[in-house]
Amino acid sequence: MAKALTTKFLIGRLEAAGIHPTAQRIAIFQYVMCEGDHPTAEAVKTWMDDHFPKMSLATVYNTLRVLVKAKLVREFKLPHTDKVVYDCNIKEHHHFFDEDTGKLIDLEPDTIIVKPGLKRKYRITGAHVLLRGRRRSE
Amino acid sequence: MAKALTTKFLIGRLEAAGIHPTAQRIAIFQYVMCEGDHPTAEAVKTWMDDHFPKMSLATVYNTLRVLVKAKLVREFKLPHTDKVVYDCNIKEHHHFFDEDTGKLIDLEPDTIIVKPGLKRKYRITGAHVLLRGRRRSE
DNA sequence: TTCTTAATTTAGAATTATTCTATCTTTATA
DNA sequence: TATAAAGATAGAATAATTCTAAATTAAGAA
Repeated sequence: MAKALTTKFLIGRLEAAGIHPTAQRIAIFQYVMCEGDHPTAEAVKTWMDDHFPKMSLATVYNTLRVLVKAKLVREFKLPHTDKVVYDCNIKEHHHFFDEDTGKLIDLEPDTIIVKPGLKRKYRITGAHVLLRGRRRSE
Repeated sequence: MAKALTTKFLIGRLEAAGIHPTAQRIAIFQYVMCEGDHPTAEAVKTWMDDHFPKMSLATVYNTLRVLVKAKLVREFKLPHTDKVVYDCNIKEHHHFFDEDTGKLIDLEPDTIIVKPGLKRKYRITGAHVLLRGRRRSE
């Protein structure tokens, strides 16, 4: 169920964010937005090795950093792996880690309710929930 | 407000967990339980350099691993740093990251409520919430 | 077009936290 | 006291990521 986004659309988003749309950037942006499912830098590199002529690992990291800084994608450091994962979903949301498949599933922010106790003392600027579990055998 | 625990008590807990209470292990256990506040391995090492004669970094890591495996302390990989933090609180709980002081504050597990939608499909085996924010200027 | 400059990409070195390995030391016991 | 097992140690190895300096590409001016 990979989203199909046109190159034109992706270039538009890059330019709107003030990013020069080079071939490498378009390819990585496209992969994270469409093909990849919470990919790591390594996953991006592997995909590029098969679909893009000679992209360096440094470019993968550089470009992901550029995309994150421009808020076109988000990065998450989650404890299920030592690798940073990138997410095309830039809205506030949480994650569920399926221990059987190793996949991450996005959760809507309202899946979780944070009680207000803390809010009197602190202004909360961010929240992230990671649930983990396994699909029930039906 | 460092908790004061006697060496005797700490030795008892180590032995109850089947861990030989060497001087190094007692010192590290004591530090994590009493002095340290979510310390990293590096913080443990720094403290030991000042308070224990010649403890190697490998021993710090080895011992922390032993303590975690025995469930005497917990380890957390949290996104506010690339270092693992160790926690004397072994009960289920969450964390609040104070962006001004860089300190972690433990939150009771009932700080969050997971809506039941997910629970029909998945059996949840773990949950961790990280909130972040800053103290309100009063 | 051709030149110049700035931006981008690249390969490989450097960094950082952690783990591994092989050796030395300590401890417990036969 | 001898022997073996457990533990501690220094330093090498690993893995993800960042940095550096050089090479390439692209963009604008002459």
